[in-house]
Amino acid sequence: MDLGPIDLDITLDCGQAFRWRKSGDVWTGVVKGEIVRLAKRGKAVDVETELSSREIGSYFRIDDDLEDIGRQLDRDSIVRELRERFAGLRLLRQDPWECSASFLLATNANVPRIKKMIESVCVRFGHEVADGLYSFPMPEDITAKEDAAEKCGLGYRCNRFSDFARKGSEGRLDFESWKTMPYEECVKELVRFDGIGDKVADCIALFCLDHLEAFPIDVHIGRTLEERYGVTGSYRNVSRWARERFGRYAGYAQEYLYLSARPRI
DNA sequence: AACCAGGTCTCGA
DNA sequence: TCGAGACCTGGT
Repeated sequence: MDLGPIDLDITLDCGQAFRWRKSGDVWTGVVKGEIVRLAKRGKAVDVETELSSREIGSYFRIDDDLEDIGRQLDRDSIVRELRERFAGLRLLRQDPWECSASFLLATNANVPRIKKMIESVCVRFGHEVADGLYSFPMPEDITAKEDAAEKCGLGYRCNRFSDFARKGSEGRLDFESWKTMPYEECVKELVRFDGIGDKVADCIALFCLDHLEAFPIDVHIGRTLEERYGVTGSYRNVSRWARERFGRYAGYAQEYLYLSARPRI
């Protein structure tokens, strides 16, 4: 399948999605409850899945105008350089429920631990779609097992996670409307939930709600912006600065900067 | 063994 | 609106 220019290693292991695993040269993941196996074959990608090519295309955002994105990002010389260094990075359009619940857990913990917490949740609440491979549970799967979340090693995130799942099962997570409304309003809605602050709201807006101007600022990005651009201040001020500097695709710029700033794993 | 991690919450100024 | 402290737990 032709997904356009894409580097699977960078795209699937850059911190936007936590559940893709590589074995040999094959990436395996679960999308919409279905197994997806990917391998690079020349310029194309070998895709093995029950999902339609339309669904796969949506997940990999093949509808994005990469030329326009490149033009916008290259106005900044630092990002232009990173775009060459990390050529083939693509943002994903993830499932809103899985993405938001995952980033709810991704607070004040390093990536290995975040992956472990999410995996634990999948094993305990999800469905085994293949040997040892589990789907991310739906809200109902989580609310159905009272107190089971306490055994997932989530720490103080446990109650937030359970509450968020309950909201989901009650149909009170209106992702479609958050996609439609402007970025600022979307974030304003998201931060009302316990456990979702400025940064997590931006991650959700960017990685699953199509708000490409969202610019999540974690500790690494914060340091990078200070070192390379001399920018400091409150989250909202720095965030505004970033959106003005990098434009309507600021989220892509953020991901390049994150790749260069994160500790080597 | 400390320090830190893709932060958020609460509270006081 | 902003900054300071506390905070589960595990990785390095």
